[in-house]
Amino acid sequence: MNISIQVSATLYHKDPTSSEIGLKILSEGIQLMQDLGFEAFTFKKLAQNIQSTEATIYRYFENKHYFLLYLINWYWGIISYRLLLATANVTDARQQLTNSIEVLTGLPDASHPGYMEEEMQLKQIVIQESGKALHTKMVDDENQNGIYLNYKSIVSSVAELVKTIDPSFPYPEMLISNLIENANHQRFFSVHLPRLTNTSPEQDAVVAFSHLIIQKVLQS
Amino acid sequence: MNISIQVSATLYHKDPTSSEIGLKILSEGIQLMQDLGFEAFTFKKLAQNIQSTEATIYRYFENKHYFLLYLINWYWGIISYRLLLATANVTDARQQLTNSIEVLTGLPDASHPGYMEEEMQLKQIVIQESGKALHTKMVDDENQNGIYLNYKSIVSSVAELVKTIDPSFPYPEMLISNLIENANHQRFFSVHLPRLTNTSPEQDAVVAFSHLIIQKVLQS
DNA sequence: CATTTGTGATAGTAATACTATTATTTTTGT
DNA sequence: ACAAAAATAATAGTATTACTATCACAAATG
Repeated sequence: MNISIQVSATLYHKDPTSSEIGLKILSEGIQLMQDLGFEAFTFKKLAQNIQSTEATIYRYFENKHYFLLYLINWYWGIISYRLLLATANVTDARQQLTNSIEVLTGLPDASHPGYMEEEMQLKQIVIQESGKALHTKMVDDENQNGIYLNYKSIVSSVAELVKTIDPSFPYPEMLISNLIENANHQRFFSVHLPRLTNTSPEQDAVVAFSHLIIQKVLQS
Repeated sequence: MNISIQVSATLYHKDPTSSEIGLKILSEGIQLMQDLGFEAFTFKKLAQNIQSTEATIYRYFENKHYFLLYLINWYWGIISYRLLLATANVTDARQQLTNSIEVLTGLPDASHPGYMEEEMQLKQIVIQESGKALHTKMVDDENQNGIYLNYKSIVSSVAELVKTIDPSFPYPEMLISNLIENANHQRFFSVHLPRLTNTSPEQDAVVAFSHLIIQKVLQS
């Protein structure tokens, strides 16, 4: 039984989950994006990997930029779902926030509720490439097309928890978007520029840092 | 009287500050990078803008990726210098940290000491494009070549202040690199995705947020 | 004044990011 | 089971990009 994750339909021409070859584009595409990185990734190479042609892939995705946006959107869709599970049946707002921070800043783990196969790889792609997806001259158009709704609604709903806990705190959205972005940054630093951080792949400190900030900054 | 800002020599073939045309490459290049964004920026277009040829620009810079790295490095060189000025003759570590946070997360202003013409434009480029410079398959090589030394030494020296003020705080580097990155992110959000933040171009809250975090998190 | 060095002009190449065409296969509705 | 519609594979082609190479000329340098 599969849970379907919402990905904005403006991101594709033809739904890749609706066909065999579409699913192959996704699974091989994730792999190739990770292996090559966004700049070296091409539809031609992907087509060779799935024994198909460029033209076929272009029928699903407008270009590789949209393909990346699709993957990132998918990731945030998974996180949305996991947030839902992590806060359901929890009445205390503090506890809801704690659980949410765990989901947003922690590492994927097959044991947690709502885990999906692709989450690990997608997270790697988000860490490595999401800056390139966002920081484009097209952001404003894409935002208008609702492409960042998944992400914005995550920030918005967790910020609501912050407001409930401490209505006097003046920067709820900033706090949450910061913690989310920071988690990804620090994980990147930990691998490539370890002197910029105090976390490491062996001993993860990102979640602890995030909890600490929340705890110190919010009064309740 | 000009203060010379250090930019790592591994970033260029020929020092662009050593000739008329090199300086034109820099000044017009900054402008064009801002106008077009990294992906649409090409050496051909830049060559046309300065009435020269691609070949000439390639004699200064290996490619546009290195050109961007050069600009970012230049920016951090300016910030390094401003940090120096902002902490000189200040004896109290707390005050030094406060001043440093101001420099790192505040907006360029012609009135502050050490201000340079290019700072404003360079900061815009850092906000928009620095993710693309860093999140590359070449980070590790570039790091080995000392390309991030400016940035790393900034984080390191400000983190030292944190350690002086609160030796028990376990994440000094993470705290500082977070505040630096966050400032740029939030400024990007404020323009393009305002619902993710609580700052706006009209009413800047980034510095206040940063001070708040420092104040709440460090014990002294 | 001779030599090195930098520049401009021009040409050329491989790869990328697509678009277009057509024949063939697969799916679908009846 | 069969006709019609849709999806795919194969192939070709185009504009742009990111370079590299060559060479003649000008400027700076020692």
